[in-house]
Amino acid sequence: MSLYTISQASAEVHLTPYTLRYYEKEGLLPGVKKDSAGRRNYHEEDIQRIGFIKCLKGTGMSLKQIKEYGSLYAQGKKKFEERNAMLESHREKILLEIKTQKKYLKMVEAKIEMKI
Amino acid sequence: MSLYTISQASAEVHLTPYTLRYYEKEGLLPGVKKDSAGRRNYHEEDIQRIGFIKCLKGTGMSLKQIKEYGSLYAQGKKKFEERNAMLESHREKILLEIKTQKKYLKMVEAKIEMKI
DNA sequence: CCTTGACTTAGAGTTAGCTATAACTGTTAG
DNA sequence: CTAACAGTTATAGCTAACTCTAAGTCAAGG
Repeated sequence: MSLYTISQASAEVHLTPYTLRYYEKEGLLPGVKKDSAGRRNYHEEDIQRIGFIKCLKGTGMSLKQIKEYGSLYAQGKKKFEERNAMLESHREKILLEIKTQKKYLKMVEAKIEMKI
Repeated sequence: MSLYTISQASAEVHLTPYTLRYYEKEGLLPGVKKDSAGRRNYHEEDIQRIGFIKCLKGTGMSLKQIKEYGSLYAQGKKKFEERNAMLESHREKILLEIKTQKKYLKMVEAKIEMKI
């Protein structure tokens, strides 16, 4: 069961130790274990979770919403519907965003093509 | 030659009057004309320009860089190369971003499909 | 034993990008 | 004429998401 120190986890997920502590303080990473000296030990599942946080954040979800999602997740299957609805609506948001990005891409390309 | 008051321009481009003034103060919208009473008159070309600013901003360019781009634009064809290089590299950034968004989309969809 | 270095905490500081307030001015409808 | 309205400026305040500092702890190497 591989464990990571904060700096190893940091390297793994490409977030600074500052950010990892911040996420934890904000309640996005509940249940990170600590050793006898009080130092964080990130487990494989913490790393996975951070990966999904990055995915949600990278697609424009706020930390506040991500925290909400995590809290629904923690409440197990009784909150499954609510949690899934959140993901479904986020999915729509991503699709829309990709569409917008493509539109903007065309605008930039048109400007490049103008050559003036 | 249609003119827009700040609130008309605001409605047209979906940005608040606060934001329009802010952009101007930050140097993103040089040369906005004013009437005899000192009120802004947005011309069609200002509206166009705001449209492109929204495109650049919407694809992750900072206001600072957008300002830089505008300043190169203002210097005419002698800065054409530099300006176009900026757009080309921004184009790459957008392409990468779309790719990332698609990857994240798959992650979210996988999570939805898991149904747990 | 002592230093080094990676960690801990609480809390302050930073940045980007707005967003709002206060005090004021010019235009227009009644 | 005057009240309401839409605009003006300068400046302050706000939020999100970090990012850093200070002061301290602990384990390991020389």
